[in-house]
Amino acid sequence: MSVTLKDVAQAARVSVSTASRALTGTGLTSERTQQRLVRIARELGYRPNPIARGLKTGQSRLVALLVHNLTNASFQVMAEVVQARLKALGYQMLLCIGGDDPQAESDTLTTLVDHRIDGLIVVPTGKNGAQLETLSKDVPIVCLVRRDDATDLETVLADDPQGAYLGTRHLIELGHKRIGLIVGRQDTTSGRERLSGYVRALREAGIARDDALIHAGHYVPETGATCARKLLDLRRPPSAIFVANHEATLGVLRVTAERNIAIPGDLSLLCYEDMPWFEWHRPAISIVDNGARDLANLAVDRLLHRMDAKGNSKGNGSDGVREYRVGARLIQRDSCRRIDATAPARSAKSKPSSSKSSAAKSAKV
Amino acid sequence: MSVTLKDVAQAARVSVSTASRALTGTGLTSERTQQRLVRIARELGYRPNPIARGLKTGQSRLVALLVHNLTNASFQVMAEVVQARLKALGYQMLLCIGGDDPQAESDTLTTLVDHRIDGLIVVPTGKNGAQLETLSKDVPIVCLVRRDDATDLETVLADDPQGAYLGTRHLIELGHKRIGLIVGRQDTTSGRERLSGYVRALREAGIARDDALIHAGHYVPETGATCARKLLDLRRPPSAIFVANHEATLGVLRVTAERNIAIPGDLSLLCYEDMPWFEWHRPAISIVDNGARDLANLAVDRLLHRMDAKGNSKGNGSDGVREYRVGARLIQRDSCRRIDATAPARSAKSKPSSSKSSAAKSAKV
DNA sequence: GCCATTTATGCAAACGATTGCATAGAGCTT
DNA sequence: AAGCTCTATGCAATCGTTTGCATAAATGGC
Repeated sequence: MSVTLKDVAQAARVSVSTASRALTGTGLTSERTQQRLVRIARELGYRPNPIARGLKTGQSRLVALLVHNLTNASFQVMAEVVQARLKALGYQMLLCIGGDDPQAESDTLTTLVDHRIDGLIVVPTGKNGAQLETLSKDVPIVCLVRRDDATDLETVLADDPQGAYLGTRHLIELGHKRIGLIVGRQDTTSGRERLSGYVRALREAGIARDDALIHAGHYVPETGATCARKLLDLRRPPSAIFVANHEATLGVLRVTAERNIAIPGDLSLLCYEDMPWFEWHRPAISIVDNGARDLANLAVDRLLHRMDAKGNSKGNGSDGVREYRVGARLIQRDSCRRIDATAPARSAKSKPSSSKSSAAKSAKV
Repeated sequence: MSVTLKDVAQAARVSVSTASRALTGTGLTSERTQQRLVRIARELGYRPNPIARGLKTGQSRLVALLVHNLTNASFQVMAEVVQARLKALGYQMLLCIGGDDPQAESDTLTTLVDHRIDGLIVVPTGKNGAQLETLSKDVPIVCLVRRDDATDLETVLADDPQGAYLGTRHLIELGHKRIGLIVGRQDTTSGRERLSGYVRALREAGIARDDALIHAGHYVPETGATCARKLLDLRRPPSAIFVANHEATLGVLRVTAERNIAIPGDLSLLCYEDMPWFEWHRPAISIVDNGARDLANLAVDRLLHRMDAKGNSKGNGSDGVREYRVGARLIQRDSCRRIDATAPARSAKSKPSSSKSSAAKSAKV
């Protein structure tokens, strides 16, 4: 069907091996035949067959990205970044969707390795550590966004403690003392880490932690709605809510709309992770950007490094670092407002906050 | 490294060919050796090498999906659907992102064919018709969402004329007579078709078309905002706006928020295509669902059909149909309201509408 | 100008599967 | 029991590359 190396060799009246060497650039070929072959190959429209090549070399020029879904905005940009980077290097991306399901993840991993992928970037479910560990002997693997504690695979993570800290501190600096937190389940790393950042910021500002203000749940809109209701129903509701996940934000927004709570007038809202419509929303929603682009780029860097190392068989490409943290940053839009320490908003009974009046200190930062 | 067919054959003390036949099920093998080999293969953890198999059979068990981006919600669900369907059939999906760029599309197509993909579902840019046409001789191709007029490839399309008609009629039935339309560029099929559905619904209801109410532009938020402003600045602004694209909806919502226009109190809003947050938004946004799921499923069906036909070499799998239309449907939520024909909303000078008073007729439908 | 060295080429064996063809038995018929 | 068919197996070629090894050609040193 298509033109093969043999055809090119015949046309040039050389052997297939010479043709191969000339076109791949490897090995010894005279300048002249080299150029002649390149020309002839071009004229004939020769395109190497990656399958045949792969059979011999054990490589496929395929790199897989395994994420949980595509509805998550972070995964979308990661997929786009990874695809773009890989494509520029002549790799094709195999995008797989695992749905955060260990069984699906396991199956997919098997298939991918069958296909002799050259590398893998995976957002692990955390339940297939052993398998990942085994596979990593055959193919370079980098974990993304989540760590699989059962492995010591190289992992690129968002700096969730810092992100949550940054966001919380921002709210504190705006004068908020009662800050509601809607966070992920505490059996996930990100859930725990975001809580810890929040707690640290409070502690630094000398604000006592109030567990009534902290709610955890799955990263879905329903959680956001439920937790928001609980927070707003408090005898002394928070003046700001930090939603540590973008899906949950949907639920929070619905509740505030239902109850006619003005943002940021009655309530400041800060959100973790960006969504494309956040800046179009009125008010535009301030966020802590988890740096999805940077995460993806770094993961690709690390993967390429390992793939390279493997190719040259200089070790496994580990540079001794197991965990990379990508910094989060605050993007201020219009959903958080400075509040006057003396006039708490919407609180039924406005007895003085229990915090140690660190408002002045933090406000001037 | 991994266990090959040869290993299995040796362990079972048969030839490689027997092993192959037993495991693939093809050809003649005695019941006993067949089962024995299956057992041994399982024990040894044998997994066929798709690359080696592909070299011989010319197949790869890879099917590519080429879309413009992943930020578009429709493409997201399509990608998820295609992935899920293919996976169940033992195929891996190669997801490629072309960015609606002809050059990128062309490059990607070449690479994909090099990789001997077994099938391709593509949202064409419309600029690489010749290439697609050529490729379709080697590999089954189905176009999705957009038609490439330079080809006669089988194409699965949304029924945009019907969808736009449905949406417009819904608004008319609610009593609206001045319905603004924000639609895609008129040099795209979808832009033209959505306009035509709108026009037909008006005509049927005996409402005169008013070009001041019709605005076209790119499918981006900015367009939505600009067009919304133009519409709302009219001397007699529309009582409803039909936004024929979800990206543009962002812009419209921003403008209505800025101007403090209540939805659906002051203005009814109907949108084309769904986004995950539409139902969480307050008011929940009514939409015309373009049927992304159905589109993707049908595209997969057709592709499989063609792949099957090719495998059995019974023609090219064309069933004579070149174009499939997937019906749109209306999903009513809370952003459209019935208006009283006698009291036009927010219009400065409320002279009677120019329509031939078909309100009664359409309202009772 | 001859031998040693380098450089360029070709031959043929891989890679791991599939598959047409040949053949060795098993089972039947007569 | 001979002849026949039919089934189960093995042999070997093949898919399109890459690559180790052998060899031919070219170069250089003396």
